[in-house]
Order: sequence, then structure tokens, then C-alpha cells
Amino acid sequence: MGSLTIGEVAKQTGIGVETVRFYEKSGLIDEPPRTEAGYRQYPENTASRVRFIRHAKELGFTLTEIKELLNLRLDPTTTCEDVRQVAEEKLRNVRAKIQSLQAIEMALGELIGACAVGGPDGECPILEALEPDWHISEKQRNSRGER
Amino acid sequence: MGSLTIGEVAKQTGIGVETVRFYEKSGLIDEPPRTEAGYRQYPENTASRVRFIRHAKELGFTLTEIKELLNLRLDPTTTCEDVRQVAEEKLRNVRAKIQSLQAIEMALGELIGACAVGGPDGECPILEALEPDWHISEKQRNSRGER
DNA sequence: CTTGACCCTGTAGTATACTACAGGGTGTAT
DNA sequence: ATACACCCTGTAGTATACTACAGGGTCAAG
Repeated sequence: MGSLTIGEVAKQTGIGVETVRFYEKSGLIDEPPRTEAGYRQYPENTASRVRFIRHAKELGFTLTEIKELLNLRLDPTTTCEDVRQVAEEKLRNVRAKIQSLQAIEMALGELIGACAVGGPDGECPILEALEPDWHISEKQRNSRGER
Repeated sequence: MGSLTIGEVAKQTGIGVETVRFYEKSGLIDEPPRTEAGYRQYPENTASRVRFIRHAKELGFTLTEIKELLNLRLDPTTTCEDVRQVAEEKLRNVRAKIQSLQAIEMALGELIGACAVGGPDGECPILEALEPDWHISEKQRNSRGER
């Protein structure tokens, strides 16, 4: 005990063994030591790392971004300042996501409320609720002269 | 004025014209009326609809889920109860995402704070900060006997 | 009346993130 | 000692979401 086979990691996290190997190849989980026969011996925290990856993915992070999140303080060659800068950028990113989700949350709440009273009418409230929050970033995007 | 060409929609939203056509084919934006020459004449709110799609995508919703969100109250054949049930499911989904993001937000804040004081040490705090929140759902996942 | 920026359809190619073999070795339970 | 479940590498296929042509028509300016 103290290490997990690839099958155990897969079972504990609800993904396939191929996906575990894929994450290893992609650098999201460390290459583990092997038995003489070549079997992978994953440390026990591998399962929680995989669960983190799955959750972060559901939140719209790409595997590349997740790698950056996970490696934030694991590389001893990077300085504290480097770490802080990346972390702060990620934090801004995360906070923007939270705000957009809260706008959607409010719109859905309104829709459910309207539903309880009258029934669906008019335009989509989800879209409407989100519009005001986005005018600023929209202008930024356009003034960047994209595409 | 009062309608937009596909190029104008693309410029206003920072995506390519091909992507606009792709969203139309995928049913995310309605097929617009055409000029005699066959040019699309999009209503002005198409741009905000496209911006909604982009934001929702960044939050980890698939195009299929976004379609469900956008169509919540637009289909006159569905009952109010149908709409409410879908909306409530989406709301739970959105709230779970917000919670996970807030956990990541806290972890990043801690990391930045630690950085300001001592410098990187120990294990990845992002992963650690998220663990307690996930033990419950993890057990649920496993007891469901997934995969 | 032609040049250039824009539009059309349709098909094919790309990136990301898996997912599924093929072909073969390992480990343990009967 | 022989199933059977599990592991290995490597390659190829799939789903999603674009992205890039090819081959052609439209329209406003000069």
C-alpha cells in the first residue's frame, strides 16, 4: 500500500486508464515510478490531482491552463515573483468567470421567478441580464482591432 | 439600418464570418432573412447573442448547453413547468461552478499572500485548498459505481 | 465597366481532448 | 499450468468547435 495502479486511479476518479496515461503524457500528472515489470506506481495524491483536473476542465480551463495552475509553485527554478504574476493573472481570470456566472445565475433566478408567476413572455432574460456587464469588455475587444 | 451583414456581426463580436455561419448552422443563432442577392440580414441583437455564446463557452458550457440556455423561454410549445425545470437544473450547475471557482480564487489568493511573505514552499496550495470541498462529491461519484 | 472588398455554398483541414484497438506481457487464483 | 483480469506501448479513430479554402456571385467607387 501507499501507491496506486493505473486502474485504481481510474476507478477512484471515474475516468478511463487511457485518459490517465493521456494526462501523464500531457504533463498534467508526473511520470510515476514503475515496478520491475513496468507497471506504474502512482502516489496516492494522484487521484485528487486528477479530480482537480476534471473540475477545472468543467470550469472552462484548457489542459494547458490547468497545467499552469498546478505547476504554480512546483518548479524550483522560477522565482517567487514569477509565481505571483502568473497567480495574479489566473486570479483575475477566475474572478471574471465568477462574475459572468453570477450574471447567469441571476438571470436564471429571474426566469424561474417569472415562470412561477406568469409564464414565459418577452425576450430571453438570460441574454438581457448579461448584456450590461459586457459592454465594457466588448469595447475593449473592439478597440484592440481584433481579426 | 436596423440589420447587420455577417461581416458586421463578425467585427462587432471579434469572431470570423465562418464562425457566425457555423453558429447559425448549429442552431445557436436564428437563420436571418436574406436580400434578393442572398445576403444575410441579421437583426441587431445578434451581436449580443454571439457575445453571450462566447462568454458561456469560456465558462465551460458546450454549444449544446448554450443552445438550451438560450432557448429556455423561446419555444412556445414547451410549458412553463418544462422551462422551470431546465432553468433550475442549469442554476444548480451554475452555482456548483461558482463554488469551485471561489475555491480556486481563495487558493490563488493564499498563494499570492504566501508569496509576498516567504516564497514558494511545500505542496501546491491550489490543489490542497480544493480538496476538502470535493470529498463529498467524490464519494458520491464512487458510490454511483461509475465506469 | 472593372477592380476590390464583401457575400454565397460546400467541403476539407486543424486543434483539443479524449477513446478504442492491436499485439503483447504480468500476476494470481484454481 | 492455464485462465482471466490487469498492465504495457503505440497508433488510429472520434467528437467538438472551429478555420481555411475553392469556386463563384454582388456591389459601391472611380
